[in-house]
Amino acid sequence: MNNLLQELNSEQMKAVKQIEGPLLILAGAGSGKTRVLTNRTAYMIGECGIDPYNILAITFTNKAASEMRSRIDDMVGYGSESIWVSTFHSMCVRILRRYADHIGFSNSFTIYDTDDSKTVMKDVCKRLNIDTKQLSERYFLGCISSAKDELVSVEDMEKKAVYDSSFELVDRVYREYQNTLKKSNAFDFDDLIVKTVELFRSDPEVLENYQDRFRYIMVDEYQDTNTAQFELIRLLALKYKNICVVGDDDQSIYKFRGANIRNILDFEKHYKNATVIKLEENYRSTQNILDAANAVIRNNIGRKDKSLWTKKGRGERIHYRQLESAYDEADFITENIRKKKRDGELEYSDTAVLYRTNAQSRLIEERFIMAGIPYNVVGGVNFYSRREIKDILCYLKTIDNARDDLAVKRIINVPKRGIGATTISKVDMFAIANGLSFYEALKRADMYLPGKTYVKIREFVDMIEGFREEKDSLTVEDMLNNILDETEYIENMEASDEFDAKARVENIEELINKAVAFEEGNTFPEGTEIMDGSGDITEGMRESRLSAFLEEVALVADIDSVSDEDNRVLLMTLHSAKGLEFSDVYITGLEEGLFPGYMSISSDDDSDMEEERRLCYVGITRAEKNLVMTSARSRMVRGEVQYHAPSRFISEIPNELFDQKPRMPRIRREDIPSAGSMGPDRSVFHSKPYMLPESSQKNRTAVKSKPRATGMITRGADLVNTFEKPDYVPGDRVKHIKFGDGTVLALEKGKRDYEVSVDFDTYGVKKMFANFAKLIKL
DNA sequence: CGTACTAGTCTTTTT
DNA sequence: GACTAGTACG
Repeated sequence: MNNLLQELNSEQMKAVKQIEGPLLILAGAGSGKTRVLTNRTAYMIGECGIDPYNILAITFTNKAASEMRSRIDDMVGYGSESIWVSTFHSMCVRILRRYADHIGFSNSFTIYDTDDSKTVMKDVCKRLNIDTKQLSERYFLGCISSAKDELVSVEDMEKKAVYDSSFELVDRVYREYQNTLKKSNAFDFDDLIVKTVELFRSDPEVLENYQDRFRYIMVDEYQDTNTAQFELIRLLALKYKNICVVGDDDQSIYKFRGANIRNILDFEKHYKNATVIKLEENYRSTQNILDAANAVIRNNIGRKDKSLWTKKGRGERIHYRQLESAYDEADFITENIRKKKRDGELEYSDTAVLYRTNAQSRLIEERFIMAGIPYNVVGGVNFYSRREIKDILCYLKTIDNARDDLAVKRIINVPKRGIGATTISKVDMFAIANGLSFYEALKRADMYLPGKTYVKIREFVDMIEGFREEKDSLTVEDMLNNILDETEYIENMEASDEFDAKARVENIEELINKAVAFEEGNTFPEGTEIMDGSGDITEGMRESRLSAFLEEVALVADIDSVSDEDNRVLLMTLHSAKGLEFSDVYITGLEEGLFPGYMSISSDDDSDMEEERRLCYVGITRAEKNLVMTSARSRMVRGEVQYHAPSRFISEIPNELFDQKPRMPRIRREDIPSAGSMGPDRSVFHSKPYMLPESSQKNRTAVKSKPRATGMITRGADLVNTFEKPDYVPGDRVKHIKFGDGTVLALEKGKRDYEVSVDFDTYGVKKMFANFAKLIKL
């Protein structure tokens, strides 16, 4: 215990020992805030005699929670398992599972993800006869989500509509949307927070129960809290005022989802007698990197003044290169990483490539595959939002909560049972007319549907009822297998000979693996359980394993599944990178219009640009030793070529921090380190930037040439017959981005493109268009 | 009722 | 360019 304290600087020490009353820790990037939080927890228990049972620590992601959980476990030992370490969302789920009936819901509610919300909204708009061409579902969902972030209820919205009629329609939609959710016994993501606040406000007894339990509260990433979360914390801390928040206003990057930076800036106003401690010593980065970060963030006004410093030396200078195109940018990064790995300077896992938008990952991935660099992409399409996964999960949801209309409707004809749209709308009408749920209406199908259809529905209902009888005696794994057996889901999918049926089957297998892992308690990569079920808080809840599984699945974030065990380069958005650190960091696409994004440039609200700048600050401060920033003159955005000037953030960094003066008109190939290190067959990389595609395409690989042809110079006339013969012939070994290695069987000229048949080692024979397949000759 | 093709949208970022 | 929803047709 004591020697742990000795590793802290004086400010950190102060923060650790300040236990009673409100405390704001302004923790700059890399200033050791997790160390402070864990030490503080240990200090509370070991030195102050505080019962671990009375401590609550809240984070935003499961990953952050499980990291904190395991570090606290290591340090505290006995009793640490009764500390609540949790995300906002899972904390609220836990509370609602116990008390949702106090606010008119059933405790077995389901959680709707964004897709589900969209489906509901579509329904709502239809019912209210709203022309979604004029005002999209997205628009309404956005309005409702921000209303919830701000704790604006349907009733509040109605009051606003009295003064401003533009709220009228939104209010009607909002009301209908909430009613639909309630009928389905479902909460959307925002509701989890809002409804918990509602519960606390309406039921003082419940609130006090939790206030007494959580006498000591810590909140991480406080700058990202929205008004609803602020209120939730305020209520919980109201009685004892032992509230410690940690954050950095400079790292507030979630305004778009309602984060209110004023929560941290005004902490001292909200909590009288608050102690404020600034942590400015950085233990992560070199001084050059910190100077760059400080120089950028200095351009924001209205921030808490602070400046990062380190005892480390200046370190390496920052690299900035402007490349001709996004392809060159990807090449440049690939070569840099390859060279470093080859020279033994670092492992792949020491490196991260960051970008503003998810779409930017694709080019880099292609180059990484060609170069054989192992990588992982964080984000993009969520595993749980894949069609086959959602299908199967909806079976589980239906079994778990028959009131979840959405889930029932999704699976009633999957796999095909001959129950079509007409039948579904009849059932719907019957349900509405009689105030029943969709599933209940199905059960009474004999009353209003013709015999033939009724039989089909009867079979479906019987199957679900059968599953439901077993639900408490079976593991989630067995239940999944039963569902797959009975519905012949996999057989049906394979029969449909869909392009990627095999990959989908594998996804289902992966889901079963996750279910098994869940049963074993190894829910997250580190093998830690986020929320232990100890203490009286969960008692009496009697949540089934099925519910628990569905709940966990609903609340996972992309970043949660990132493990540092694999030696891979990580590709992710700047947003996802927050909280992580890497020896080498590449920030790509530093272009006006991309980063900062077009929206923030054209916005008349200055704070939009400030948010982009904070995002840049977050990116820079991820780097420990080596920071490489790149931009491209031209890049394909949404199918068209765009030309961008280098980002203003580059010019905000003083020249002397760079290894080369930026803003040079163009970078020549020869200037790029290690371009010459490539093997002879890689001559493709040496193409001159200005060579016309027509003359240089001949020896390119498919991957390279296709995007070039459309990307670089596209004039009307060139569009005719632009497709070229691939550089591989039958018998050649090739690589595909998704299917891996395979052997070319046949190549034939179609009318729009060459068609190629490939026998993939793991996926079997596939026929595809050559230009689309982007096969790489091995 | 199911399938195949077309048109439109998307791209800022996510629990 | 990629995916999705909607429509027309069998």
